[in-house]
Amino acid sequence: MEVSKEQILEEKIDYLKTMCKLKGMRVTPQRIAIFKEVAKSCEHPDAETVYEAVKHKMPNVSVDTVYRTLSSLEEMDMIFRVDNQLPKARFDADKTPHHHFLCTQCNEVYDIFLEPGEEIPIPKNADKFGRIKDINVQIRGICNKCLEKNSK
Amino acid sequence: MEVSKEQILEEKIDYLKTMCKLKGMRVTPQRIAIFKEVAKSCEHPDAETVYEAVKHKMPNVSVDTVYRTLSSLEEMDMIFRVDNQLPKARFDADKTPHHHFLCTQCNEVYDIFLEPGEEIPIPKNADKFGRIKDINVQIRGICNKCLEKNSK
DNA sequence: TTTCTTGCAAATTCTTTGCAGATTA
DNA sequence: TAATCTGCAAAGAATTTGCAAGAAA
Repeated sequence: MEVSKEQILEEKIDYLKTMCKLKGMRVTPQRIAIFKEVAKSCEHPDAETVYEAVKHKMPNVSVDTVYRTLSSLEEMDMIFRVDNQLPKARFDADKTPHHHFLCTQCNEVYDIFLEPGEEIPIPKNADKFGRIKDINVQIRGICNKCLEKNSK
Repeated sequence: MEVSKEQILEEKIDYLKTMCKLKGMRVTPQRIAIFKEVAKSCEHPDAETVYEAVKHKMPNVSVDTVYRTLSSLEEMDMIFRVDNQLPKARFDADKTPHHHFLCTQCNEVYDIFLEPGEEIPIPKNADKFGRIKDINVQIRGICNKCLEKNSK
């Protein structure tokens, strides 16, 4: 039993509508159209690409609505950023293998050092795409400091 | 036999000098000072923080030198960005577990789907820092398209 | 001396914000 | 009706660039 891409997309949009209602957010044509663009693309589009695509169907949308909507869709976990979690670039000179915990609330970065013998394997399919330089694991979540702050 | 942090830092700076010479880049006091700041910090500083720190020792440095130097240090693999590999935010609505190959040359993003049974384990120490929401694995490298382009 | 780098200033790019009118529940 | 959302325009933040003087090889 085959399920078409259109059907899957419609299901996703239904889910979006449900989630909007659940969170007290309005279901607006802009929100649907913007989500649709991200959901049907495999290209990890940026804000401007989404804007251009949506404009075809909806010539009056504005860039700022796209930015605002992408942010709210992200907040409700309907989409996420491939990269650029942090508002500005942050640098690290520590070349020993370690990974990072990123707090999505306060943007703090914590180093995660692996225990002896522990190792993050590189996905088998990764080298299909080119020559690998390094692997970077980001764990996203809410840090203890923010959790405590929120509970008050 | 203990090795002090200062000794390690000095070794790193020696390595930087060697690398500069190797790549035909000048060893300038700004470059040393900027690298030193990133190398000695555990805070994953942003460009402005580095700038402020360097300004204490070197009141005439400019922000743009810091930006330029951070980029060149990154290019020579002396430092790296914790996040913000891509010049602008890119979005993904695919919630099935998959990871990304980021080409550091053309900024293209490729989806890496895991094979059946394959799984990226969450580092044991990760939940020390807070409540985990998701894990995001970035494989950085040069994609096939760029490799081919470069070989010509 | 030759090439690379810096500081200055200005520009660019990406993203966010204030507000009034329009839209949704 | 009451709250949210949009489009417009303008602002804001982060980062980049052109250029002439300065510094390194």
